Amino acid sequence: MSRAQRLLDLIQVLRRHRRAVAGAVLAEELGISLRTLYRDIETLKAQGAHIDGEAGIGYVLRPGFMLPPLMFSEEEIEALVLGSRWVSDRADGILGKAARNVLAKIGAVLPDDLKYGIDASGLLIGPGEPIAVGDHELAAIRQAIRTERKLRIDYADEHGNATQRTVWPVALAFFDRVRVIVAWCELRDGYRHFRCDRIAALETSSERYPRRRAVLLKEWRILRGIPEQ
Amino acid sequence: MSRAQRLLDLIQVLRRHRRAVAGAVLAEELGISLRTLYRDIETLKAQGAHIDGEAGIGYVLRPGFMLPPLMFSEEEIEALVLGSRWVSDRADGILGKAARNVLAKIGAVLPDDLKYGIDASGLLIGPGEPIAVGDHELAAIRQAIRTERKLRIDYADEHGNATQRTVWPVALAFFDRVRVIVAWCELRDGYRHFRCDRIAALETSSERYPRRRAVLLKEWRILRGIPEQ
DNA sequence: GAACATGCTGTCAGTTATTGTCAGTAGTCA
DNA sequence: TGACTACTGACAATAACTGACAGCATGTTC
Repeated sequence: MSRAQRLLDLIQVLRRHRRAVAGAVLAEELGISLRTLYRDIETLKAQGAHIDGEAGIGYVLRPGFMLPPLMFSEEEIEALVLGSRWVSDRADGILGKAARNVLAKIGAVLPDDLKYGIDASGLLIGPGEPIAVGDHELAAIRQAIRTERKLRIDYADEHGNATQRTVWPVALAFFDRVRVIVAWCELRDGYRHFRCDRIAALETSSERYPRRRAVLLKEWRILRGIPEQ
Repeated sequence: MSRAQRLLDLIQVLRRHRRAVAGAVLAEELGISLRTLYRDIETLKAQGAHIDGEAGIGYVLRPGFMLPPLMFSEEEIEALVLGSRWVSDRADGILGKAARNVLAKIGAVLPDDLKYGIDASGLLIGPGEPIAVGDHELAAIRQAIRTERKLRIDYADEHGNATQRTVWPVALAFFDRVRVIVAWCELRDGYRHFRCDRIAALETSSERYPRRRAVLLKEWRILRGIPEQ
């Protein structure tokens, strides 16, 4: 196996272990010596991987993705830049910042003439209507979706009737002017949609919901007849 | 220098030469033997680089970008996926296909559990209003912007007055419901905006416009007070 | 504090991968 | 045809990688 491949494998092995892992364990799994493992970790860190090593504890990989060398066509990079700009402009501040980080990371590794090409990309996002809900809420909702946590919300429906519900957030849909949470509603015992701008209060529960999100998402898609994107 | 670094350098050297380059020239520039160059080209091709080699001619790199190994955080990947989905849904068909290619390429190199994570990403793009202009026009406009070609358009302004103009397309702005070309108008001798849905006919000229697009874009930004994205 | 677990670094010899040289085949252009 | 070029195989020289060992620093546990 090539060294490059082994480095990617190492990332994956690290990902599998949620908690800290001793270098000796990693070396064992990869079939290499401890000394070589240390050298590999060093190389990965130099390549930008977020690996934290602490004496007496082991190694932890901060959640993320390591991409091997990839080739993109001009059109694909245009799509990537345009998409990131849209997110930068229209999503919540935290996700927008992440989108700008993506552009910066890609820009940082491109030769100067191409870096300039990203800045001067001919595709722009026109200003849109302001988002009706604050940054903090959207970030909390995304976090709850990712970690499969229950949400407690104070919600007002289109007629102004206020209810308090516990829901299992499955997805966050971005429309031109509104954001909508797709969730299983414990109150109604079914899938419901909640416009973010009608949520009066929101609290993330520490309790995980009892089914896998991917399964719920698929179920909802079939119920609503929504194809995969 | 590591081999991995040299492979990226090779891509960059290939980029610099617009026309076909002989392998011997590339080997010389990189300070390696011809035989090693052939081996490097082979490796790059195996990694997905679009390098065409023809006996008697030399090597040509199809326009594109080679990214070295990169680390993205969870949030950055979410932003990337969401942005690509937006482009996939809202831009013209060709760019949309490129966006789906981006997702497929990234998905292809991720371990299975993460590939599933991309499909099941909790951020969705809600359906929007249909685009008021055909795929073909948008693709042609993007092409003209990229190659700095003049466009001849039949345009109707908001009052219905029809004019025929030659313009220098600088950028394409995506609003929620319309697409707008930013261009220097030869008829008006100034920057003008043209809604794509009001263009009755469009023809790409073979003539390049006489100034650099990046300069025009900057000039327009300053005139209109639009910050860099 | 003591015992232990772990990260981290240096050295060196053996192993593996990479490289250059040489020789040869075949396609393209004028 | 001749000049130029891509491409492949074989092999020896060279460079990089690896494992084993020794040692130190830092953190955890009792």
